[in-house]
Amino acid sequence: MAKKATAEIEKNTSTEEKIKEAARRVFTQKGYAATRTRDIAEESGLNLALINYYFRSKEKLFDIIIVEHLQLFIHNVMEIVNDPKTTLQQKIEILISHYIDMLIGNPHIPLFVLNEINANPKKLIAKLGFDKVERTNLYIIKQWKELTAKGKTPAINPIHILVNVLSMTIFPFIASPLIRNRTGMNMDEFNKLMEERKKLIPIWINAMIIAG
Amino acid sequence: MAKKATAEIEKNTSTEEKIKEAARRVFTQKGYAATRTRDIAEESGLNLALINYYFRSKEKLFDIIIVEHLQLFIHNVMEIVNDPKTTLQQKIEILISHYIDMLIGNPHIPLFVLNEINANPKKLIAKLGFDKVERTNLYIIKQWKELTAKGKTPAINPIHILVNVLSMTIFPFIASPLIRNRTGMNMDEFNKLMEERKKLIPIWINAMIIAG
DNA sequence: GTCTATAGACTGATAGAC
DNA sequence: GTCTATCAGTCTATAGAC
Repeated sequence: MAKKATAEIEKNTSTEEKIKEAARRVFTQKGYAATRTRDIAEESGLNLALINYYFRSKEKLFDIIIVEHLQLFIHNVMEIVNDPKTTLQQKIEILISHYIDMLIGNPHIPLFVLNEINANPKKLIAKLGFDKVERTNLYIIKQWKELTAKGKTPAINPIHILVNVLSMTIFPFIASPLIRNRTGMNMDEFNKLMEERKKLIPIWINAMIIAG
Repeated sequence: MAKKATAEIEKNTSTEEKIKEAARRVFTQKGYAATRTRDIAEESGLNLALINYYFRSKEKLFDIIIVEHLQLFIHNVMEIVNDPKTTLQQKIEILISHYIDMLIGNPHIPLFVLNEINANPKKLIAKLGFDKVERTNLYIIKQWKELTAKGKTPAINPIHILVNVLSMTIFPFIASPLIRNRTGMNMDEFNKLMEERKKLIPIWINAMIIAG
């Protein structure tokens, strides 16, 4: 326990970790192409040569950062969506709440990730893994099928529902500068509006499912 | 009339226009930072020096392209939203249909625009103009107030509704590579799914307004 | 491991021939 | 107007001192 704590302190103060943290900040905010290795060196307060000493190249360092983000962005979701202990409604609530918390803390992540996927789809989508078997066996799919089998809901394509959950949760953060400018909100007011959506989006999704 | 047609043909085949069209394609797909002036020269089939001859610098050419996109993205919407001849419901339907058609034809525009706004908010948001007076006098705001005054709908913040319309319409295109990969859809199947949403999103928005 | 100095390649922009 | 050739600056990456 004491050993682990020491290891964590070391991890957070080691040169390698300092570079990674600086790289995370700079890459996430400016994207791969607009980031210079000099920016990362400055941000970390360390020397330019150390980046190549520890990570061999700008691209290799970038790959480490983006894979971390992809996991934050995708794999956490898969865990929630594949949990047999929660109901369908609960899954949606947890997913939205989880994402909004994460996005208030790291508002630049989705635009960064989606932009880099767009710039290099083959490379980055390959890093997602996940085969078809795993996908169709998700517990949430089973729960959705049970719901529609009961005839209580119209047979709407569940992809639309999933897309809507992600859209309404993530998009406001992507368009945040635009929304804040058009409405005259500051960042605090914007974040409060996003907090409201934790409760509202599940209600809206419910209404949508009933409406078809 | 004949003169105008000639002018249009000239416009589309002139060197200046060729460069602009090439720049539009390359900038929109790769973003400002990742685009080299040499890429634009290759894409246009013309010489590198001509870019500076006609547009002085990479940045000045970029500014022309992004302002075009910003107008496509924002100002068209304002016209729809400020039309006294359509009902609130119709405005929402027209807005969504208009956007989805545009996005099927130009799927890279929103990610490009939002990314560049994020990279340079001061510069690009200034180019949007639009003051507070114009914003609060929009016809759609008036119609919304009439609707809520009748007591038929709960007093939900209309910003949430607007954000939801834009989210559900635009976000799927931003996440398109990811959605297509996760679901195994190809581009045609994806576009058909987006066509479906022209009818579905207005229904969902209605259900949301009623649900609160 | 960390630094300085610099190599080597690439970028935006321009001079000058045609 | 359009081209070739090239400059001046910047970039990533590395060699070599400490």
